[in-house]
Amino acid sequence: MNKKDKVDKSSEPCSRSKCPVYCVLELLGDKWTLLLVRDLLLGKGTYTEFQQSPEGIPTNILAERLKRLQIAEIIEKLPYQERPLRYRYQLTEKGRDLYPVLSAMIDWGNRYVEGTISRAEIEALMAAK
Amino acid sequence: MNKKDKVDKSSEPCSRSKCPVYCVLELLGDKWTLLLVRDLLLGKGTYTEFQQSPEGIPTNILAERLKRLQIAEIIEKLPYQERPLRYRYQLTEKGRDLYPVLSAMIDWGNRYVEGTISRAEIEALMAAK
DNA sequence: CCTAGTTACTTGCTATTTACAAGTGACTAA
DNA sequence: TTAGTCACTTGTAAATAGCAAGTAACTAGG
Repeated sequence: MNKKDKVDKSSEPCSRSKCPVYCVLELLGDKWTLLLVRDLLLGKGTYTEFQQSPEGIPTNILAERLKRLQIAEIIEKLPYQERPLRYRYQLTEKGRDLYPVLSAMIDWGNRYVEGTISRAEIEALMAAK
Repeated sequence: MNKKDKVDKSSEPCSRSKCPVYCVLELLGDKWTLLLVRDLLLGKGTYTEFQQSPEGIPTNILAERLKRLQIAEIIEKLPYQERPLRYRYQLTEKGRDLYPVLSAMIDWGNRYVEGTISRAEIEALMAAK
């Protein structure tokens, strides 16, 4: 049996159960994806801006995650200038609707992980952009 | 420089930033960890029960995640019978406080991932146990 | 006492993914 | 013509995931 014929059920989204938690984790359950959503909510949008976030995402992973998020229609890539032509990524409505997930993480993190910067500070950053 | 002397900053929790989103993702940002929290919220608690969830977590990963969650004090292991002595895992307050994160994922999943089972059905399961 | 069954893991091995460094191609401004 | 920036891509080693099989502790039944 060659690779082409092989159908790996487990690589299809939501193949293992119809639980929304599982389906969301299949799509977003890793260390970097929701961090990009965070950056986008904070007003970042270019490849370089994502790269410069303090956590230091590896660039190959950044590129791959941006592709996945576009395919999932959580972000879209739009030109924002010509000469030179440049694009920026931005959240779709589907992407912006992830805010409650991030918000719940912020609350939990602030309560249980000592030293994390507060929701108030984060919201100030969001308002600033 | 041998292994013992090497201090890998990136393996220390929250080493890269003090953003609560990042710190939470370092702890829980993978495909399986929050799924275990879901099972615990649904009233499951033994190793076998976790194994039997429809997503089919590999047993070595299950054992490792249970250890990590205990170390993070998100769950605790308590005896629930003698002869034979058996333990069950349960959420601490810190663990139960993850519910809003899961809840936000359920809402997003129900809205954007077609075919996912509804919040109402999940809450019925939670009430049942 | 012996055997079979249950529970909760552990081990071995392969495959996939991650992380980091370095390189590339398109473009532009000097 | 050259140097610089931006947005990636590639190579490779290390870490992690996934799967199957094995093991240890116990116990109930014959």
